[in-house]
Amino acid sequence: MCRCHRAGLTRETRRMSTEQIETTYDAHAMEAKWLPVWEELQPFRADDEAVRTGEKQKRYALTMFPYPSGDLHMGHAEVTALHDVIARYWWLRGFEVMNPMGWDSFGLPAENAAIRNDEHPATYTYGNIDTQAASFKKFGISFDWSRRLHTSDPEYYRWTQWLFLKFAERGLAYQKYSPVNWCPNDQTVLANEQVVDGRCERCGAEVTKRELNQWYFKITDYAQELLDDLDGLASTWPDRVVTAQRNWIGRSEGAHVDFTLHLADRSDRVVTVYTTRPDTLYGATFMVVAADAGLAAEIVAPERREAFEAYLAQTRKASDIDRMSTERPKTGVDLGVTATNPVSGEQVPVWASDYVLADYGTGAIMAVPAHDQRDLDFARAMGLPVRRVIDTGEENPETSGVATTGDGSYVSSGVLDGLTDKQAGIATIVDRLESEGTGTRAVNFRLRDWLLSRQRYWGCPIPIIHCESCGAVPVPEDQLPVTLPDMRGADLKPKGVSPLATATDWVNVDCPRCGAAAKRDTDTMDTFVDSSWYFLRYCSPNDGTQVFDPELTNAWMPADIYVGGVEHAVLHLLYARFFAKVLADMGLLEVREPFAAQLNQGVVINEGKKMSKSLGNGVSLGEQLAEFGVDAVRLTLVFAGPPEDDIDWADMSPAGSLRFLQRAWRLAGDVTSAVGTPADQGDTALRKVTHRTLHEAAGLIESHRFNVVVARTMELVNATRKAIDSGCGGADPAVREAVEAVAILLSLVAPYTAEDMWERLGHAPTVARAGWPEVDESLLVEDVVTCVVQVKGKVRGRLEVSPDISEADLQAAALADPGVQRALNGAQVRKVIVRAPKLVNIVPA
RNA sequence: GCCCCCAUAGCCCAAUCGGCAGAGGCAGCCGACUUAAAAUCGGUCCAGUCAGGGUUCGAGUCCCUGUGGGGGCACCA
Repeated sequence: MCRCHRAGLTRETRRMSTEQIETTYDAHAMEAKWLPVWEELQPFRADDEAVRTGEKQKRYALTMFPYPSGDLHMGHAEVTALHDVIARYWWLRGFEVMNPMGWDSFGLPAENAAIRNDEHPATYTYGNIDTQAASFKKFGISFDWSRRLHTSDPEYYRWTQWLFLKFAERGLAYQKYSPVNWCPNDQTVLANEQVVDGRCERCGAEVTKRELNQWYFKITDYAQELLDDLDGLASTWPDRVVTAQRNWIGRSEGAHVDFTLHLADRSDRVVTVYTTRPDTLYGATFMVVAADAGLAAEIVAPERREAFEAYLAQTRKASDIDRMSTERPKTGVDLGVTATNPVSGEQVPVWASDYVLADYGTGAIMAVPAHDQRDLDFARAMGLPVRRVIDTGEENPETSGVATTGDGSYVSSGVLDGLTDKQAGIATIVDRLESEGTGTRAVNFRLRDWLLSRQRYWGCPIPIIHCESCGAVPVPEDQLPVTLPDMRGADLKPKGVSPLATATDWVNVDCPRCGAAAKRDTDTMDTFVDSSWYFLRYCSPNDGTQVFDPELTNAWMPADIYVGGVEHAVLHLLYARFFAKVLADMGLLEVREPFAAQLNQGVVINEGKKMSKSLGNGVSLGEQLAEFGVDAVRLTLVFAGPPEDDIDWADMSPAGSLRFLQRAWRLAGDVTSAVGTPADQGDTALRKVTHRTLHEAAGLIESHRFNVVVARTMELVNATRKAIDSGCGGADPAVREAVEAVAILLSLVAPYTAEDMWERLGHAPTVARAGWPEVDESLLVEDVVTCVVQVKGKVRGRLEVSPDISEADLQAAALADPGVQRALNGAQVRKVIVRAPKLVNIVPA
């Protein structure tokens, strides 16, 4: 089918006279007509003053800013179309709305493109940004473009660096020399979060380990608060995001228990283990320390050292993908030392294994093989003893090979014997440990500190200078930003060190403290640092003197809605929450939670599958826009279903959306009453539909059921059409009222069509700022309602009654209904349930 | 393995509190307009809510079990 035909751009249209054009819907002509008008009017520029002074109530509509990879695609279209419904609704409701847009413009793809094309990463980055910005404008999203920012601009990353230094001052940024995830393909370290199933999240290569000196943010200091504050978000954030964050933080309660190790040189050393089951302490038949934790190498007996070193070397070689296989048999090595169990006094052997993680808990565990499957597997592999201390009535784990973790009665457990309750068991044993000074209650988190160093060029330089005598010295604030040296093409090829290390003129500087020759830190920051505070910068994007203007930021924050992909459920959202809390502690921010509510859109798929180049099933946004126009595509995305559901484009009908828009648009041409005609004397039936629709739409938008708003608008269009053709006629003022309501409702989703209707109705632009029509409450009440009369739950009659009928009257009327009498067939009435005015249910004896 | 979410017509989806299962759209079918077709307009068919059990006067909605699908965590002691 001819594309221009579908979008209403027929050959006939082009030949028509001006007069005729006005009766033909032409999506592309409307886009060309209205875009420059909006550019001129700037109707969505947020007024800081009105909000700062409290003159107007604010709403902050935030959508996750994109990475500039090529042009916009269906996913961008969906998220912004949904988001725009909310932002435009708030404007109509009279709020001062801030709806900013920017770009998360540091990152690896630009660097890879620069190497490929022998150019500067900025070329790719800013070229794509310009393309996307133009597309967003054409897509009619109500962004306030005066707040546009890019994280790769020195004016922005200057403040990213400043924040890093403030975090360091507070002890929240620190260096650690430790094994890190290393992607051999991208030649860079990866955060734990970027490792998925042992592979690099980006390129899929198997991740290995490397020892590097890295910067970390101490997010673990905020683990408890990050967890606790989720409770307050549970009602306005999607369940799965809250759950994912809880899982990620991974709080567990247990105890620290001290075991005394007896080393080969006859010295003793206390090692603390973390356990969630201190009540099983009597069943601890050996100890295991993480092979790579340092402790193992320190305590290993001389005659076991060779075997240990061999094992450690083998462990280090194994990639995470091997380590994470659950089927993998347990391996380990006896360290040749013993430890004393603090409650039983028993001597138990100490082993090293890779199944104990160095960076969780204390890196050492007490092994209770009878009641922990991992320990049992290890014990059976190594021939270590198994002792049951809780009798659950199941087969003894020693013979079954299945550890029991349920409740039962304690056996062989000293003071615990006879108890059957796990909580009581834990309390009893911990009390004893605490009184004897050999243990304490303890809480542990799965959450690790945030590794932020990256050995890449296209990122925010870490503002630190390494001096031999002074150590890591912060770059003085007045020397910020530390800008990136000019590097391009082959300069950026991965060499195992950061590309910045090869920029000698840039690297070699004098130490700001002692003046001696020193070197800049050559790593750049994880781009999640850039995106952890951009929503704060939007509030005063051009302030050259401070990270943000606290007064303005506190006036706008928190974001009242944050719309974006669920793929950021953990990382970005957790980091941004962390930043907000630190900034609050710094006294710069009043709120401790940055995003009051959240909406996660689904993804756009095609024919049941994710769109991808390899599958060849991609749907081009550009082609869809050319074929159906902006409004029809936006309407399709919003109408498809609940915002959080995935959209299968193959199930959608943009042609149907276009047809509806044309129907709605044509209504405007049938209104013959003058602009400003009051609707009071208009047709009541139509007015009721209009007012009920507006009333309902408001609630539906607030609960994010945008697809239903569209359906209600369709009903209103249908009712108006009927009124014009076979009812009160186009001259009735109720018709004008209805069509104006349609234009206003449509402006949320189909701004071009709505604007054109608004003009045809005799108004000046823009409909987007026309205001939400006042709903006449008296038109919401029905004068007659249909009451259903049931007998034993089955409908046996209907009554037309007044909405304020009394229960007694309704019951009488219901019992008198002939259909009901027939159904009762003379039976005695046992009970009558009356729900005036809608339902009566009669229960016969 | 543990935790969370979902399942309504051929398809996409509605159904504030437990109260007539159907608002809207797509597709289909019939009709009007047309020489004809497209477009447009009007009309219309279609499920008893994944399965089984429970609570209730009454269950798509609440509870339990199972099936199917989606997601999170996973050698985290």
